[in-house]
Amino acid sequence: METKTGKSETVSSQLLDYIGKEGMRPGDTLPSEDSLAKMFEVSRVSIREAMRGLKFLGMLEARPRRGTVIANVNFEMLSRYIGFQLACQPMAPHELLQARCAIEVGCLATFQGRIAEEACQRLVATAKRALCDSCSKEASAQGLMADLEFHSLLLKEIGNPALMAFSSLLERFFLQLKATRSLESRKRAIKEHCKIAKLLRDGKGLEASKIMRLHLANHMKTYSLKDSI
Amino acid sequence: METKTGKSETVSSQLLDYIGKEGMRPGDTLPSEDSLAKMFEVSRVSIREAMRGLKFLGMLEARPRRGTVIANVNFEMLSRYIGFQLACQPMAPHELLQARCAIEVGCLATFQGRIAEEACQRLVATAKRALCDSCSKEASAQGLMADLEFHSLLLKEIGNPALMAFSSLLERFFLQLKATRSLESRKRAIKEHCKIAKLLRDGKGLEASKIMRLHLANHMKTYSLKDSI
DNA sequence: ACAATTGATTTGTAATACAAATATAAGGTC
DNA sequence: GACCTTATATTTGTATTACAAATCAATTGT
Repeated sequence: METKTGKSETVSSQLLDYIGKEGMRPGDTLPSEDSLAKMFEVSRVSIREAMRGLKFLGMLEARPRRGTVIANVNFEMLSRYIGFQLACQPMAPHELLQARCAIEVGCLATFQGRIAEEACQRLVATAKRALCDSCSKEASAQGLMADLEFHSLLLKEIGNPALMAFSSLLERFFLQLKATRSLESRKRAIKEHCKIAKLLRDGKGLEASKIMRLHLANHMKTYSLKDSI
Repeated sequence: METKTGKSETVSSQLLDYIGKEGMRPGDTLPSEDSLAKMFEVSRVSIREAMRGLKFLGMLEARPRRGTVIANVNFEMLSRYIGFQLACQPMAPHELLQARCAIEVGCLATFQGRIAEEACQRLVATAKRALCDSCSKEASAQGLMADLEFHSLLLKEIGNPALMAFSSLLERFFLQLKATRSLESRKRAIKEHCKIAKLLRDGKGLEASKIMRLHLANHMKTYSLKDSI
């Protein structure tokens, strides 16, 4: 059972066991690679291979002479690679949209508090910038970027790190969709964005979620049209 | 800019670029490590170090003589390690709950279709099994498992892979919270679960989302109580 | 007393060798 | 001739060694 998993896996587990047993926490530094190699009775290469995976997730951070310290999982890093992999797998655009829609609608619907006046103004400014951009040359590309930025900022203001991570992961895909929308549709979207921002400022998350739901449902039609053709 | 990131990072990126440029998809096999080493003009060790991170995420799967093939991200593996890290540094439970709540409420609210009668029955059965289990000895543990299973199954029936992935990732975290709930609270939860299943069968996703929102809001109170003490 | 330099320690990269696994091909047996 | 066994070659896995790069610590010179 333990030989089948491969040595790197085994060593990784040993490493995690060691960390757990010693009660090490983020910020603490591990013993040197040589020490660990002796301790586990494997070569330094194996230790490094085992560590590399954890470093990749951001769990470990190594710097010469300073040793290897325990850190936090880097969601940014993580989503970058997961995002890439998902990008390889052709995922249906409407599934992505539904996922994004679900996250944002749910986020608004369950948001109990209210955002600050400044936050609201930032959101409105971003929304309107989308309009401004959309009048310029590279209309669709710029407009899409600003649109994404609004949604990203929205989650940021509401402030749930996990949801933000998921959302930023989804964004990767939308950048590949490059849908084109009519100017009219875009204007309406901006108006809705502003409305959502103001509702959040007034602590009316539930109402905001309704608008968002319709807003994204419209959006969804656009994609599904383009997609089904 | 590129030298600062370290060679493994650079090579990882090169590798992903290569995969993307060649249009490789899951199931395809990469060139041998030696070939890649020559191609990128680095040693095989560096190639391996770069690959190890991706293997760790499950993106790559290597077997002697068969080469290294592109696979799908293994969320199980992933969440195992993320879960471990969480054990070191507990994330705020209410943030996790809000994330989960948002995903599920949003998912229900934006779900246009309806689930099959069988699916509904499966959900109800799972929900009721939670009650059955909760009467046994290891009440809270088993009950929690069944509860999670219901939510997991729910997303599966609605059938958005992205949301399922997120949810399964979040589940890992919940398994570590081990909250205890009163029998009464649990009974009510089960009733609500059944109701949600039936509403989905009848194509009333929006109403289901309302119940889910209240359902999880209750849940949230339990946690925040335990947490703030 | 302070600054620069040197030295030592630790991670990062490379080169090499061999072990383990397995697909392909060759050969032998029925 | 068909099928099974064996040999071989290729590819990943692990170990050893060596050196480079970075940086902390102490030593030394001014």
